[in-house]
Amino acid sequence: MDAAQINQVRRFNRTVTERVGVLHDHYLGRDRPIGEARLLWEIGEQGQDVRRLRERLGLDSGYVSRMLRSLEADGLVTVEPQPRDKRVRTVRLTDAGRTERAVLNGRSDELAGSLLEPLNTAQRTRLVAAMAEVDRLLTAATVTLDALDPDHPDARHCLRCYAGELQERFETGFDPARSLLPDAGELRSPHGLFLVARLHGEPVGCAGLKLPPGVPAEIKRMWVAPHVRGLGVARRILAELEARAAQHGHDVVRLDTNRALTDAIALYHSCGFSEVAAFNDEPYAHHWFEKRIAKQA
Amino acid sequence: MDAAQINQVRRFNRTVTERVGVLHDHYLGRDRPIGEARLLWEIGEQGQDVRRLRERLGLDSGYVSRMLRSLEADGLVTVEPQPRDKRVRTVRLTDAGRTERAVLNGRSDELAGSLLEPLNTAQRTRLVAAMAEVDRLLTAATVTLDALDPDHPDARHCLRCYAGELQERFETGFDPARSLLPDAGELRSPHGLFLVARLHGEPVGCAGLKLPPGVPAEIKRMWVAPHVRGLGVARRILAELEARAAQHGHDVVRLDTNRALTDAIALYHSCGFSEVAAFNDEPYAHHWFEKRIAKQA
DNA sequence: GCCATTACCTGACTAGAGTCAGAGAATGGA
DNA sequence: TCCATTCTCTGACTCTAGTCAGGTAATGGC
Repeated sequence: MDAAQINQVRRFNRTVTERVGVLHDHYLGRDRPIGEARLLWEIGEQGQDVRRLRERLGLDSGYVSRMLRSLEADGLVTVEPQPRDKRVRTVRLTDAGRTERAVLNGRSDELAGSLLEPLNTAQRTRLVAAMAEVDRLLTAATVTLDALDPDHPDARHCLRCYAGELQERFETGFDPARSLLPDAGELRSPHGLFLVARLHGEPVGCAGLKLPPGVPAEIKRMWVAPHVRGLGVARRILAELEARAAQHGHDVVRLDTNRALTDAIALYHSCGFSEVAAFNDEPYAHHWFEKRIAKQA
Repeated sequence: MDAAQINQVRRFNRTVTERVGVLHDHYLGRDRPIGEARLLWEIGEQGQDVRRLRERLGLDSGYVSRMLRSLEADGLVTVEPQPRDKRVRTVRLTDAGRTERAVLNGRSDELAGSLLEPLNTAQRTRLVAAMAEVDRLLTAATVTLDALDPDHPDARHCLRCYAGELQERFETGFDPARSLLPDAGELRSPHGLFLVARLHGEPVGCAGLKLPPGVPAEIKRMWVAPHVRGLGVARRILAELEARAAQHGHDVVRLDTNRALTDAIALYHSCGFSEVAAFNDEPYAHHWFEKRIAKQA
């Protein structure tokens, strides 16, 4: 990696942790420990399961429990067992909790204002644009890619979203029964694999890869959640699938797609795929692509 | 202030404190409290006075003292009284301290690397550029501007640098005795004022303003430290001086400058000053500028 | 119905970060 | 020379943040 780049990142880290980090804690934690403030924020308007909070904040279960007791004692939250599974408990904000949360939001605004305040208009615009870029790219960098079983809850979530979106976008709607969708077995070792992209632990994208011996690998059911589009997640998924296909001894990957998915088609072109004649009779496909890759095994 | 801007800044703060802040502490503090790590970093290669460390890090004197004892016990630093003023003590890194500091640096590199690692080349370039911009502008926003007495140590420091730089840049060198430099009294209330720009408590720029009744206000001895040029400090100083001149009932500010100071001349042009005929016989001046401002008092 | 597992809670800790009130030495100005 | 001030240090605190080792109730597969 480029030393000058590393250096710039380090300077950025120092400036930002000093300026933002310190202020952040100061503003937020004025009359409440930051731990609790973060918790209050993370609970959100509709409430959250305790396990989810723990996961999101990466904290010890005992620790979260204790903080919840404290918030409860202050009358800011209520904690109740879920009706379906009484082991799991759900935290909800009370009215007082909502008020407190609004106060924290106000502080957060103050802080943001204090960063912009000394700058002139042109500088503000540039700072905000640069922050948006950093935000976007750092978020992109936290997306993780894992091969999961297609029956894993996160995988199923993605597949449901995938089908839902096709139903909406295809001119003719989408009926899974009519499509050449692979069954789960085909996307599971040794016949293939299923990749799930996650951001902060939540599934935000997926793609399946069929690895039939002797013929090209095939990408199926690729999907990226609308709110993370533009972060390069699809590109990363493609690159990862190509690498895995190569590891399994394939030197060509191919895929089919529907003409309604214009953004996907543009992506395939820009990632080095070329359009080829139909290699299957998928009723929902209008375009077929393939890409030659460097075989590895 | 624009709500959309505030919002973007808040998102940035959240992403960055989570991603950078947390990691930062984790990496750095692996076998040493972050307080001490920061201290070790701030001491630097040539050593520092204790009071300076305290100032820079904004910490309680007792707290710093205790940390220094701990670093001393580990053989990483030595603390000795200054020869000139034995109340002040100077901290210096030992060889072991230097080694430890290098380790911390290495960690910092690792962290920077880990932020870039998941991204592709184009994304890395963009992230680094955006970080540089944020860094630059946040730094610019922390520069403070205060009116000080021209005899204040920070003011004197700036004036020494100012004279030194002119000596270097003017074709003919610079001899203060030959110049029409105002004496300190002229840059002190009620005859004028002296502005010092500081970054993290260190003086990084200055300018004097003469406020003679009935005639235009005059800007003298404007200087910005080389390492903060490009942050818009000079522009901020000018704006502040104009505002103060207006408050004192002036509607014109003027200044003279030497042809060697091309960057300054460009600045005056871009800030709305226009070149006028010589209004004094300053031997070192080649250009004279003035700007009409909105009178306020 | 049994038993491993899961989700949460409690109690007992540790360590880091920071504050506050003095004490003592050195300095500088009247 | 005296006295207020400056600079640093020490001791005695407080408060968060976080860890670890059980313990209890609910759940789900056999």
